[in-house]
Amino acid sequence: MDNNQATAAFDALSQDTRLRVFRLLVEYGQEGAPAGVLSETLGIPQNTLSFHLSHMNHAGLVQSRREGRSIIYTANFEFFTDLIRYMVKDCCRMEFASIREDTQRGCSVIEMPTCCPPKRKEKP
Amino acid sequence: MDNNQATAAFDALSQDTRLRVFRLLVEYGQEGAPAGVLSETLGIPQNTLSFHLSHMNHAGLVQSRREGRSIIYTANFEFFTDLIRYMVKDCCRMEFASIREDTQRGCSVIEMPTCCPPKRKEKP
DNA sequence: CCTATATATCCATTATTCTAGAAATATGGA
DNA sequence: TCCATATTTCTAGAATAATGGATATATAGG
Repeated sequence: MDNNQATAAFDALSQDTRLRVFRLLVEYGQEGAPAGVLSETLGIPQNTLSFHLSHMNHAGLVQSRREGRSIIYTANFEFFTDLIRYMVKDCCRMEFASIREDTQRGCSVIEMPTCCPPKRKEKP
Repeated sequence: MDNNQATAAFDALSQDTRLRVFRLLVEYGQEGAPAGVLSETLGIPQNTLSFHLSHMNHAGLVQSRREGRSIIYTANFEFFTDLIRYMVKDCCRMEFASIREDTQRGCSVIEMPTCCPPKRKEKP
């Protein structure tokens, strides 16, 4: 994940309609949902939604496949978690969010202190 | 963190200049840096940068304080990690990113499988 | 081949965002 | 008080994004 991919990803999530679409797709999981269902569920004209879906698809946030007459959209979870990794690694500090790879368990582990963040050093 | 705060946060990170500003502020940590230093470091006119800083400040991503004639900007790490929490909790699925609070150690722990995500159920 | 359905593309309009020059505001020091 | 410095606010033009009606494309079924 480089800076350009990241800005594109943030852009894809930076608009109310698109965030709603993504969150809805998350509910549908890997099965995904056809464009028409999303359009109907969210009450957004199909061509407007198509515009946003193509925007999100281009950014990498969603994927699509044809099934008969329908185009099924799915959230790209791998991309989304890569974005989270990028945020921790490249947009934060160890004191506030650290990441390590647990190869045993095959997962990334992020830790974020919940309270008492390190205080700024006081002037003497 | 609600959806509106989230879209505002994503919006604040969705533009090249602003992402660069944020990442630069991350380097300066809690001390922060004056607007002029950011402007000079990034080679962006000070009024243009001021526009972006105010945008980011309004979204909650950065904070500012006056010190003499300078306005010192700092990354809002608490807000940023809240955004990450929101992404895991409200924009993802357990299979791909899970979060739990480790009260003993006073931190949130996020786990994200790195490989072999659960396959979509096959049609029989 | 014809029709209905599902979705994308084209297009024009409107709305929003970005940019930077010019002016205004706030502070510190002589 | 006057001046220099640091930054914001005002302003307008340019660029980009969002919206939805009309049309085009792809597919399934008769």
